[in-house]
Amino acid sequence: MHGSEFGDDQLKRAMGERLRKRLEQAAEKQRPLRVYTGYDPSAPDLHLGHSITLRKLRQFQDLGHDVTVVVGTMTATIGDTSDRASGRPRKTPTETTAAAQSYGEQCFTILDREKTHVVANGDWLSGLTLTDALELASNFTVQQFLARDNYRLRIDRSEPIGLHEFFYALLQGFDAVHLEADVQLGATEQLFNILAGAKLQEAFGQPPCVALTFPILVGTNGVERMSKSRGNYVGLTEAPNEQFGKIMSVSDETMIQWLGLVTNWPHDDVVAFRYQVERGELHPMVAKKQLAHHLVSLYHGVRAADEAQAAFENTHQRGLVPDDVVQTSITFPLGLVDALVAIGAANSKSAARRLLSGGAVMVNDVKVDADDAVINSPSLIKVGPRRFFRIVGS
RNA sequence: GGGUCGGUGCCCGAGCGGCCAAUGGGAUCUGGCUGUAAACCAGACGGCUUUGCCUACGGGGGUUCAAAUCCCUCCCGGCCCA
Repeated sequence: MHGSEFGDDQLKRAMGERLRKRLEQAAEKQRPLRVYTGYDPSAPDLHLGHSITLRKLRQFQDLGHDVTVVVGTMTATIGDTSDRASGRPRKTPTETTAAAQSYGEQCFTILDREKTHVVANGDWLSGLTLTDALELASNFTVQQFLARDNYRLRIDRSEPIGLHEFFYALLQGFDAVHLEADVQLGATEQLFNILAGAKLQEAFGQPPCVALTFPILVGTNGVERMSKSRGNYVGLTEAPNEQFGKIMSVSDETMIQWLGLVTNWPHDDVVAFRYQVERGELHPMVAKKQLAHHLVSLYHGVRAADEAQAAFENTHQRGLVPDDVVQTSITFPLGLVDALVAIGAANSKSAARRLLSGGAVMVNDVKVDADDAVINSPSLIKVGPRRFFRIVGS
């Protein structure tokens, strides 16, 4: 199990041991392990961060185990605060059901559609009674919750902690009970929630699940964790060119971090790859292209990856115009400022003027910075380093 | 319920009668440098019919020549105590 990590070695050993036993039992009884992970539908897209656990699920799947993806339609209405030192906006049931559907679909970029159960935890959690909830809650102490770093921090800062937040771990924990899970995967900060599940399972007379946690993926800016709301993500279903471009814009250091987490490369290959880059035997840019190509081919196939790479090299390295330039019809003559708004290059005329004065606009390969310029004929407009627009008469 | 602090631009936050479309940081955009990197440097960052005007500092009302800043009121929230 390369890539899994825990807060302390003791726990890691215990979990390793537990997993080994489970696998042995499973082999004896010829019963596949029930393995699951959950994602709250807090944003419409799954991204490379999710791919870490998804790929691990896929491995289990390929070994014949029973894989379930839980979409946290109910848990999202609480909002998990495990990864942050503040509250989180709660989702309404309407928002979550919409996202739930697309999550299921996006999972299949990695998982085998035929063999995967995609379920929504609202289906069973919403049926719990208050009596049930009290029963669940009685398995934990307030101190156990307050001992968590992020709660502690908030108390020290006199920042609010919602009472409902405590239910998050309970509900996620009950998912494990409901599924009778053998193994639960998650990012490192999920350890508390996963162990809460294991504890509840024991309370319900089930063997506690094995927790497997994985490092958090930093986003494209290389600092904060990848997330949709921070806008630093690479979506699993994004267009090949977008994926390729975003991966190439990542810093060398971030690329190195990503290698072991998001690729399908064997561990030894990753080590070797890193070593080559560090020794200067492999140029970081070439390395990054290989990474980008690999990832795009995972989600869109090799051919799309080839095309994305070619498109990238053409537009960014050779300065050529891409094939898929957006074309807009206008009526000539039209002031350049208005034209920039019409083609969507700027949100307002003021913004368009700013782009012009900043020297960002090229019309037919000529830089134009006068805001009284006028477009009289079909033109190719380049805005900034990578946005192209074609204007034709209507 | 009592006390107390607060609600400012995408986010965080400073301002506490005029010099405020509002300091600073983050995010974002643009330019420079580069390997389309990152880091770094520079600029921009409400809108418009752009030497000016309009809209904005929780909502409404008021004082004033002038209010994000003072007063009244309403709404919303934090913390502490009960």
